[in-house]
Amino acid sequence: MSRSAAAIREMYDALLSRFGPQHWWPGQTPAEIMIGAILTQNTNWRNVERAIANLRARGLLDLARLHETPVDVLAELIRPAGYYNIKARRLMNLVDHICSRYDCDLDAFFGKSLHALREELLSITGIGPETADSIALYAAGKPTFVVDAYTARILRRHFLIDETADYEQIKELFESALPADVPLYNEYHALLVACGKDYCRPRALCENCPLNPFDHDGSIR
DNA sequence: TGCCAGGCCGGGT
DNA sequence: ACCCGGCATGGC
Repeated sequence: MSRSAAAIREMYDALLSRFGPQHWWPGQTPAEIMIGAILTQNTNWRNVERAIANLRARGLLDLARLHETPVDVLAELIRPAGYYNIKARRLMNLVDHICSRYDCDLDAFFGKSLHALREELLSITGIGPETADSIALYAAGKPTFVVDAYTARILRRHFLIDETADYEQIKELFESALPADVPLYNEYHALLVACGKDYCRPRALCENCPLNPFDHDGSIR
């Protein structure tokens, strides 16, 4: 048993005690969650909420409706989320995939193994590992751990991974330390984001980090 | 006022 | 197999 695996389990309890349940993902339907997962790429969630509100007001939190929308119209609607041209294209890539191959039926799209779904998502241009895992976990309800920039930074600063650890290695650390449980993966990722927003920014940190005694040295990495 | 935000792609080496 | 510039708005 690695020291990191034990720390991963202890850290969950520490985060839950400090921050409480996060009730993620902040979106009501699988379609809305998928859309949010693309819109939030390297973007503040507050800006994403504006974009989603625009889509909701037009009834476009719906794959079939979205599929009929011109990509330049979509781009204007999601403008507040930033990178709006490229994100409009990425959204349409996903919607085109689901509507052309699964008749816009999300249950049909999700009705396969986690591995198969993950690979299929990754084959779509604009969906990388974090977005694929967010969709698989929060929209499809499959047990895959989501790794984001906060997760990597928090683990680095607590010496639980080395500098060069990549996405798959970090994901594997969590999944080998924890049971494959959807509510647990859901809550853990959300707690890491909550902690990261408050304490583990790129250069403002980390004095009141609640993860002591996991022994970070306050250095900026 | 810069710095930052729940990444990912494509071209160059 | 890496490395890096580009993508863009809005809040603090």
